[in-house]
Amino acid sequence: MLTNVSLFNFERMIIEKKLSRKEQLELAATELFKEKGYAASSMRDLANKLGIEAASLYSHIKSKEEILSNICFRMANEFFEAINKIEIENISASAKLERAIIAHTQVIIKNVSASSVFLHEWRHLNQPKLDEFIAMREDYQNKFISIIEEGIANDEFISIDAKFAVLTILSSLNWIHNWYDPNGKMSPLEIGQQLSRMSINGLKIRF
Amino acid sequence: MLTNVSLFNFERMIIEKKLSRKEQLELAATELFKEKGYAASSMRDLANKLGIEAASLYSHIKSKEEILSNICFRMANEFFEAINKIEIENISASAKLERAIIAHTQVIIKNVSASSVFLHEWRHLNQPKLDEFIAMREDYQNKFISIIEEGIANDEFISIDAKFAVLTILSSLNWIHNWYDPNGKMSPLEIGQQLSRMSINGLKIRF
DNA sequence: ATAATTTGCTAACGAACGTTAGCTTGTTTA
DNA sequence: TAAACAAGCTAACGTTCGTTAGCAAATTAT
Repeated sequence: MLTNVSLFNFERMIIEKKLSRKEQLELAATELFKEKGYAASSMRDLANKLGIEAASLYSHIKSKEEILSNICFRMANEFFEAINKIEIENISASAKLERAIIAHTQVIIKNVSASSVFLHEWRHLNQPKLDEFIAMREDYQNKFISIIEEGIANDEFISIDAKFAVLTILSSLNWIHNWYDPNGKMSPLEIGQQLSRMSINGLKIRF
Repeated sequence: MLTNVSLFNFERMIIEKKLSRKEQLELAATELFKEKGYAASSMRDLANKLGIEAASLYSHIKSKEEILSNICFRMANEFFEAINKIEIENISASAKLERAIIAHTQVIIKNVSASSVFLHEWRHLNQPKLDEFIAMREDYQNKFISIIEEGIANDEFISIDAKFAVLTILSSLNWIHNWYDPNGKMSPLEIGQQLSRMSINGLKIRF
């Protein structure tokens, strides 16, 4: 049913011609899952976005959950790569936290839809992927916790429960995908800088 | 199928005996929607939680969406009541923001499951409820924006995009439901105080 | 030129979905 | 005591769901 396929989708498909069909499929799925949520998105919705029949999707994928799983773990790896570069640098806790916040922000902004799916839809993964995902998430948070604990030990930061502080900071960062507008006033770097400024000021000891 | 009903549910039903059957139904739905998400929760799941048949639910409700709608708008009203008390007080912007943050925090902590549904599942509302909900949400945010703009005009706060600041602060608050543990170290009031301290320090001018 | 791969189709499956109709039973109200 | 209501049941409806089987055409690789 070609008439149901929007011009926008055609344009995108042409622009991103280098993408394999499977990649195009996962891109369309990412946008669909972001808009409607995973559970409310049907394979027929997805097929319609691509201008094909639902059954044809299965030439490219094994199951609906496989798509979700690919999106979630690809994003998880992106976040890890970003923080791994920072962890090894020999700088103050404040500087490390600033860079980590900016890096996290950049990953979200570069992948707005995929981040949204990553953040909200992971719970629809089945076992054992679900536990694997949760463990990665915990690892990632622990890297932030270590930075803040270092800052508290250094007297750079106020005495605070580090886990509480991390959850609070990450939750502000993880809201970006809901309001970020590529045509808005703030550039991705400015957003990261403002957020790290607010977060770190919130932690720093006041004289 | 009584064997499928957990002891926990029976206990809860006994403790909250004063609740009408419809209220019990909405309570069970709130927990279910929080755990699995609205779209992934079936009426048969819900019926099973109450130990009755799915068709029996319709003696109490008109539709699945009606349950969601009730949860969302009841919570919206709770948030409004909390902030309306603060708006009219004649205190500094910092003090107003502190009280607003603490009030918001209290509402979430007193209704952890309902807050979770309110924050994540509202998008499954149909029109015209959906637009009505979005408008209320915008109104609520605008009350926070006004407080911060007042603080910027007063030189209490740094010069910052007020909407950006509000979205950042609210997103940290709106994450509480994911980690709050009634048996944890921090009391509801302490959580509110810590969060307002972090948020307001992040906004205040540093000398 | 031929074989293999990619990409799609139609038809259909069994299961699960939200919901309705019509009925029974126990409790409360007039 | 009779009427009204609350709360549940069984049976079933039409629809949508994710997915499979088997086949056809086009493209790519050998």
